[in-house]
Amino acid sequence: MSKTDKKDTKNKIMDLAENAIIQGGFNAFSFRELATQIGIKSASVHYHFPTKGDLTVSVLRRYKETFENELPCVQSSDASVSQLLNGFIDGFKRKIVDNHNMSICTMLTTDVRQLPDDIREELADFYRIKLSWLTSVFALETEIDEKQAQIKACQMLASLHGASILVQATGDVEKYEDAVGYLR
Amino acid sequence: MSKTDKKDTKNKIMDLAENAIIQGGFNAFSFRELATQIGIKSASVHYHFPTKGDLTVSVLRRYKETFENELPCVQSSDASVSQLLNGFIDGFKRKIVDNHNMSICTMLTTDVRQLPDDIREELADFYRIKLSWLTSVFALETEIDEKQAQIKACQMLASLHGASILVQATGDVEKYEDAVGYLR
DNA sequence: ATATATTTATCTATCAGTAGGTAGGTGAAA
DNA sequence: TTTCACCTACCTACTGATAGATAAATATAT
Repeated sequence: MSKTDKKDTKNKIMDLAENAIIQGGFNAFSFRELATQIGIKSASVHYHFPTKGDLTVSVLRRYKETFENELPCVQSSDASVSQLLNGFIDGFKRKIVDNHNMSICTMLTTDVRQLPDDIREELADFYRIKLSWLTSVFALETEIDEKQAQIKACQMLASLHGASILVQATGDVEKYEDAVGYLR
Repeated sequence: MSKTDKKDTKNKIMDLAENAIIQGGFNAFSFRELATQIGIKSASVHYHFPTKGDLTVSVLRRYKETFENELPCVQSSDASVSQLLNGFIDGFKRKIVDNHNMSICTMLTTDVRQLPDDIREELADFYRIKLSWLTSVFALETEIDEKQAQIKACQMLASLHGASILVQATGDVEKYEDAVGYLR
């Protein structure tokens, strides 16, 4: 098989794993399941990703990179603060409401106690990235100091994650806007 | 064995299951584990709770009842709105920050796709209870209409759940107050 | 250009461990 | 004598992981 095939299989595995994590967390997929869905054997999945932890770390890293790349640069962007924030809120909404899914971060966070250390670090780092981006956006407002910007970032990120839980638990998608509307 | 023993065992099983759910969700405990911790065999756990779903429903129901009983009655209470709300925020904080745990609701919500229907209903009902209590508290404020009270309830419940996720993922307990402080 | 060596991506087969669940038995208490 | 609370013993299904074989692709040496 050629190198492109390898990349295909590897990415397919990661795609399926990511989807499974989003739907049920770390325990929601097995190497056998992923293998069957692709049409290979579970041992071949282990060839690409030695352990389940390795696979999850790769998925998380890939997701994080895509996420970071899609995030507008606060300094160079000419968008207003409210445009930047609304973009963030809408991006989250797409996953939760439109795709009826949860954030990969939320899902892994509730599994955090059973996760290998490297996943935990990767996860904590992801939250750091989100918080620092939001903080830098809030800091654009002239009358706000650094600490206040940090607090607003925490507040907003919590509201978004909490809103997704409300939607998922009640099945009522309108609760998303009810919960986060005040931020707009 | 006497009837009190039965109740003891049954409650012990539920205590352990509840604790396990809080720490890792529906997949974080097994009948074998619970049995070993108590000092009986897994088959005996099945005697008290035929299936894992039954056990989880019982745990959730018991928790919900305790929760409801501890919740001050909005009509008969002479506490102010802010006292009632701060009590709610502090109750949540005790679990998240002091006990370093997650809410049983948050944990089961991320497992919602793999849960039997009866647990899902029980869970949705729990959120309904919380939201309607919060709504009735916000409704005490004279200048607020019903719909606005509902929205504020959603907003607050989301903030609390989201704050717990932030704390759990980053390990930084200060993020709790950062995220929910604005509600006080 | 041919022969040889190595790497890649997969396979089969298997492991030890754990899961939820069940059938049927036992001793003690009501 | 029936009910209760437990037991032993087992089942089927699945988990993550490993060992070793294999065919094809690729790289290297002659």
